[in-house]
Amino acid sequence: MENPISSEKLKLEMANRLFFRLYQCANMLHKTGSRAVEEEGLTTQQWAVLGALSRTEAAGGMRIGDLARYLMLSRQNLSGVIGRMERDGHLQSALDPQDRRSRLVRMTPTGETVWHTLARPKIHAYYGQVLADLSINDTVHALHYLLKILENMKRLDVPDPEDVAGV
Amino acid sequence: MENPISSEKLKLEMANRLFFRLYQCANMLHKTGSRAVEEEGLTTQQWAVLGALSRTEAAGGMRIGDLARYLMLSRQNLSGVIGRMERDGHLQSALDPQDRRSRLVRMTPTGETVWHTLARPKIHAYYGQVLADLSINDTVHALHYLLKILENMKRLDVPDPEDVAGV
DNA sequence: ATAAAAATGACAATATATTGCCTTTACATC
DNA sequence: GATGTAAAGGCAATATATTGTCATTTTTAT
Repeated sequence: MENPISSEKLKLEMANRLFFRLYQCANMLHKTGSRAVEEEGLTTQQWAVLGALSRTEAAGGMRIGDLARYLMLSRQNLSGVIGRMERDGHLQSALDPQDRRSRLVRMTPTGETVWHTLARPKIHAYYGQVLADLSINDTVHALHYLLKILENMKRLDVPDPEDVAGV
Repeated sequence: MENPISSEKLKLEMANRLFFRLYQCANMLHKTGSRAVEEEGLTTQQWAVLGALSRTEAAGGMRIGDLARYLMLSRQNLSGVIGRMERDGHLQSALDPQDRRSRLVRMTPTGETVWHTLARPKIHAYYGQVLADLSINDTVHALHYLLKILENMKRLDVPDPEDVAGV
């Protein structure tokens, strides 16, 4: 009874809508997220950096390359963001004694205060507003789909995993 | 039996994860999406513009402001993107005879060819790869959650809807 | 030991994104 | 018809983002 052709067309149509909404979501996340923490002089990206550095795993500081991999950004991009955050006094970096190529980036005491005291409460309020009509169950399901999409995109992103294998 | 405090903490933790993944998805969408159409000299943003202009509703061309609202971007940003696409011969714009403030943007014949013949097939292949392990049902559900999040963000974005009402 | 390879981050060029400010045009009201 | 408000879009400043290229340092292979 099923028509495989129209089923393919339906799948394409749904994919189109999904990516369009994901694209809009990306734009709105940056816009409204930055607005939520603009009084602290932060942006959505800087909030992501502070969130990463405030984890216990990052207690000793993080290298730019590791931070870039964690946030799924290029080193070059992150380098600029971190430079601005050092300029603003939120971050500091020191040479890694183990590896003189690397710089270990961490929050300054000022950065810690701004993050924990000022930014975090506003971010939690922002979460509440954006996820207002989503139950915990909804959130978990949405998270699940984003993770799947992310994994597939990450697979696409790999430049040449085992290219040398045959040579 | 339920502990409302830990339930709140759980909700916060899930919100944190969801927004982190959404942030990563935004980065990866721009990176892998642009890579999917780089041979055509396009980017994820330009693909979104061509997608919008190829709709039957946009047959007569679109104004920059309307296109910006549709894509949820600022006019100023879109103005730059459109300028580059005009430079590359994909778009052309003409003055709106009805309103001399406006410019009506539309695809050139070259742009139509690039879009329909070259870019679209690659985009469909990209959809297939990113949504490989998602059923149509999964896609519809994911779309549903993105729409809810998007609506709430849009509500936050409104600058001053009816501010003058009381004055 | 030494030479090739890989990792780390800097610099430059380009494409998105934002806000703020400005000119031109349209409309609404008196 | 004059005038004030609002809408359309350009220009500038700044913050993200990418790739490409480079020097330095580490690691790996010989």
